Amino acid sequence: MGKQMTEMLKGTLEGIVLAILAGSPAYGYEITAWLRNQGFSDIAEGTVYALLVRIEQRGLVDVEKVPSEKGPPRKVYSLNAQGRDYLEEFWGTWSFLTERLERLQEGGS
Amino acid sequence: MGKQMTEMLKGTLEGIVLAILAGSPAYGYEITAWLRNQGFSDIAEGTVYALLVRIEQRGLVDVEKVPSEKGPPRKVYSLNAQGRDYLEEFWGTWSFLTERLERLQEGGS
DNA sequence: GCCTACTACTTAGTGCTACTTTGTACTGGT
DNA sequence: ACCAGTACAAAGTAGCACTAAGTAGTAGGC
Repeated sequence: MGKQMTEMLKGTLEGIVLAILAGSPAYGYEITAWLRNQGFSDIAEGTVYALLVRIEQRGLVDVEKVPSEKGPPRKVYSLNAQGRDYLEEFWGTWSFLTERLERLQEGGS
Repeated sequence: MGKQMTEMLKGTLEGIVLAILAGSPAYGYEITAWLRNQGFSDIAEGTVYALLVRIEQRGLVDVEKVPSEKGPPRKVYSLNAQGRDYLEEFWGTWSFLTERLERLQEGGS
């Protein structure tokens, strides 16, 4: 992964994962696979798991342990009310940033 | 400034500053004022100066000392060829991110 | 029975970046 | 003399993605 992408993901990866969970509950391995499938080619597994621990500790998600047919039990995360609020705030911050950057990209003054 | 914004600026602020310099040369104090004017309300002065030092050391900008009528001499930064290449790469990375996030925002699975 | 591969999660340590705080220095107004 | 505004610098902090290594469980090949 490029260094630019690594730095740009700081702050946004969290929003991306929350947005995924807003769609439907998911577990770490699944999220990692989804991200890689979407072109975040070399996203580190450890990164996703650490992020999930963080948002759990902040109370943005609910967790449920579900046995798996293959391998250890899965930790399935789902967005709760607080998480949805936080996600909305994220979209607000993101919109703010994209607006400024779009202006700059159009050879803005 | 919100914590979300702080984290999101990591990686993007550099691109923002380079984009500003692509428009026309500028010095630190000027850039800080411009950013605050654009709504990046509480951006720390130290942050901008540190960033400028970084991109100078990476050879993305040329520097010229220009005397000021008020206060110490200004360090005027201008984007050089390498900086322009780097900025283009930044826009590529940025586009990639915005595409994925737009899809996620439209409740996409 | 052993080895590999895949699934699934955990953890210790590193590097980079924005922020905080403090300091330096020059000019102009009162 | 003092203060506000201009302009830059530097040391220390916090947070996040990455690296690397490890732990566990299941299934298939030999």
